[in-house]
Amino acid sequence: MNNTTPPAPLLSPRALYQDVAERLRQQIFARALEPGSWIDEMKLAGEFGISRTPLREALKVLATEGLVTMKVRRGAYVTDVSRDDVAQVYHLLGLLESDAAATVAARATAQQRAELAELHARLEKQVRQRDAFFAANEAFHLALLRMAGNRWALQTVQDLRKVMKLNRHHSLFKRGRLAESLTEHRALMQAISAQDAVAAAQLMKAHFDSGLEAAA
Amino acid sequence: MNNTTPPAPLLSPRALYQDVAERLRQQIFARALEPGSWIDEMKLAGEFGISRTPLREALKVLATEGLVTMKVRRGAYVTDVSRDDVAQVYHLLGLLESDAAATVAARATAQQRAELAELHARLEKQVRQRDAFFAANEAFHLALLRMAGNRWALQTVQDLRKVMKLNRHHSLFKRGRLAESLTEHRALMQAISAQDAVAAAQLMKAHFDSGLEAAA
DNA sequence: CCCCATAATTATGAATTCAAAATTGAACCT
DNA sequence: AGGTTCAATTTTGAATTCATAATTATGGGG
Repeated sequence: MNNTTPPAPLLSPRALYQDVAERLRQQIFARALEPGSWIDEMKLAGEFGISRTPLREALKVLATEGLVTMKVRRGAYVTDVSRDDVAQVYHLLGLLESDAAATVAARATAQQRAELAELHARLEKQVRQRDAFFAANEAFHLALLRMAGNRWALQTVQDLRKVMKLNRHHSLFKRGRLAESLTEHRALMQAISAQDAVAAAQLMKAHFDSGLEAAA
Repeated sequence: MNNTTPPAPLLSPRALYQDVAERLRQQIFARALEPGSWIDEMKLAGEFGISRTPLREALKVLATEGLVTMKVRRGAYVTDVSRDDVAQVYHLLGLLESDAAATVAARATAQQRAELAELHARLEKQVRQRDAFFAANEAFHLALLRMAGNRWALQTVQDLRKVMKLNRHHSLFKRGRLAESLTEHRALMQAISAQDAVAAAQLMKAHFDSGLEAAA
């Protein structure tokens, strides 16, 4: 359409500031904006073809999410996630997702278990392609969270996963970690199939612990 | 310049939009803005003595926190928290805070334990005054979270507690719940003093379960 | 040559202005 | 009376403008 983005469908489903926030997240995850670096409002507004107003609204949203840090009278900076932060976020995700795994193992319907199995199968198929695996992995984890039925937990996990993407040393980027991750997923799927809530929680926790170890 | 508020300390430590966000939260918690109701930007900007720009930034921050819901082309609404939401948030808080309690029981320094004891003592003193008790209770819980040393967990808990304040049927408002809560806190303090992580986690979890029961 | 003071430039924060969508209200018709 | 169309008003969303703080550049002293 054009070289940047299509002029945004005039029947805008979501607000401009949300679109801008999403574009900013993508740029941050893709490292087009580096952690620690200053965000040039005027330059970005120019690139996006918008005024500073909606851009600044988006920046404040990202600041609330923790992706960006606002400094008074000196603008916005991409948050630099420390090694410690990574460990803390892994711990939190392990806590939240293992709880969700227990709930799903205990209460999921047959149809939901089938959906999970389907998502897991997709994961198995995409061991070869890192990006596809990454996406399938995220889809699996978010589906599980959704099935657990706690929308606040889902929201929290989504926010934390965004922060994780800031981390350059993502565990799935490590050699051999991908296959290992798959093995852990298999065990988890078995526990869920067996409706063993305790095992499911334990395996999910272990999954994040070994993910952290790989990332560290 | 403005006829309503004092000209605001010129050595503003935090940005205006954050001040405005905080004032909005207070108004929401105090029910000056009712759940479900439309937020009149022009009226509020007038009351606050500011333009719509920082107000709209603040509203988008609150929307990200979940206190406010933005509807495209029809403005901002105070979020209506359902009974289900309350249960979900209590569950999450129980999960996060019991984990923190375990960590603190296991790893807190003598000085930190003393600080907790001090905060607990303040709680004991203020059984009579509901608002003071409420504040002391929050101070205790947040101190515990801070001691656990996970800043992402702390941030998450703070956000969730904000949402809880939207709930008109807060458990501490129930007759007898205040004394009951105190008893539970005492048991928790003992477990922490004894450095019994498992008991601390269990008691904290129970504390939230009975809080939810009182709220429901 | 470096350091400080000060002027010029740049960027932020916030108010104001403007365009377009949504709502309200009035007039009209059946 | 009730409903329908269309104009007037209100309100949102976003661009623009403006004031001031921060940064950079400049120009002397020491």
